Amino acid sequence: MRLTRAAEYAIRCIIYLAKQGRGVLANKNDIAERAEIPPHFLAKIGQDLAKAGLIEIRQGAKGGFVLVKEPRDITLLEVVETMIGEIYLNDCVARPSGCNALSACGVHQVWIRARNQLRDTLRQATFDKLIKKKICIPVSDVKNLTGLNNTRGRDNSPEPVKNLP
Amino acid sequence: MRLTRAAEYAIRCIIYLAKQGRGVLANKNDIAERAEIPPHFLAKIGQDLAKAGLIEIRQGAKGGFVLVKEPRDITLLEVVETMIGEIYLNDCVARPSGCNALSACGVHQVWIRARNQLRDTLRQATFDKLIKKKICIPVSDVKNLTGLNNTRGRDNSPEPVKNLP
DNA sequence: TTTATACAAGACAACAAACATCTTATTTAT
DNA sequence: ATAAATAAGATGTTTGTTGTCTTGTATAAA
Ligand code: SF4
Ligand code: SF4
Repeated sequence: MRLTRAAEYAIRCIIYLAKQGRGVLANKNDIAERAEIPPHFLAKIGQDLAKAGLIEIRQGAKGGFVLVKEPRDITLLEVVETMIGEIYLNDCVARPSGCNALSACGVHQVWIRARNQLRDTLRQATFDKLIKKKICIPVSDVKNLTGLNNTRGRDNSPEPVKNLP
Repeated sequence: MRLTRAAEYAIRCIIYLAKQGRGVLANKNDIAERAEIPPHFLAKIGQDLAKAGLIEIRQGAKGGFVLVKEPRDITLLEVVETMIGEIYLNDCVARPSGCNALSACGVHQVWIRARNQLRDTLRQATFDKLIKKKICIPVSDVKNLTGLNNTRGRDNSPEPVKNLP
């Protein structure tokens, strides 16, 4: 499992749409600008999200993206797996045939367990909950968006992870 | 986070050594053969494991790898993170400075939670427990190792994941 | 002391994936 | 008709994975 940029962008896109509410159309370039997503890349991501039934794409003048489902019916897991495929952590979880240990292998069992936990956690995070909290994607109020992830120059600074409680 | 081949190989290597017990020397090529690890690649992996203090490498004739710590003091997390670096799932968990949402972002909090759960699960898996169960890396008995992951020709067959209970 | 054995260290290369961008349609409101 | 907006997919750049290979060093045993 690896969260790609595309997946993070997709989440931001859905957040943006969820804030507006289901059925409300949003211009693609607006989304791209506010959520700091490369516009062309968003086009591709949007197609994936549409194929998965999360959004609907309106073509033509005054077109854009529309959220199809209610935010409370969309889970973080859904969005993430739409973009990066099903999470399985270890290869042998996805294809047990590779190793004949199957359920007998202790390590395998740990991966299964870790995978299920992770997916459950992401499944519990629905977008109605997510948009209630403050979020770094402003939808209409802030014009001067300061803090977005514009780590373009991909710095690999060590910067230790804080272990929040 | 992505479990690489190198990480899976490292786990198998430690499993092999753990089965023999701490302080018992094992020939590198034997490990490579039994655990189905490309020999030269194992050399590289071994160096990482040695740097992390998990094993000791004996050079020269009759050299090889020796487990330094007791199996019960080695966790799956330790081995995995030695090989792939600290697990953080999402970039912004590792570098909160990228996004000024910090603890305010609902999505961020989910990633933090998921990350902690995952790491805890892997930390609880110590190698004394792991080698008690049957495992697909035989150490001394089986000569005809049948079921190892020799998916060399990297098949991308769909083969759906079973949802074990 | 010489030799064969075994690992160290790091360069290098093939391949795949991520991360986009660009071009050429097609669709739709006006 | 025209302009606005997305679709579809070809293409390119960069990074990461998964090794292999070469040269050198340490050690045991003859
Ligand atoms: S040894 Fe266990 S964890 Fe590793 S590939 Fe085989 S079944 Fe999976
Ligand atoms: S929007 Fe939230 S989850 Fe996404 S990068 Fe910013 S802090 Fe992280």
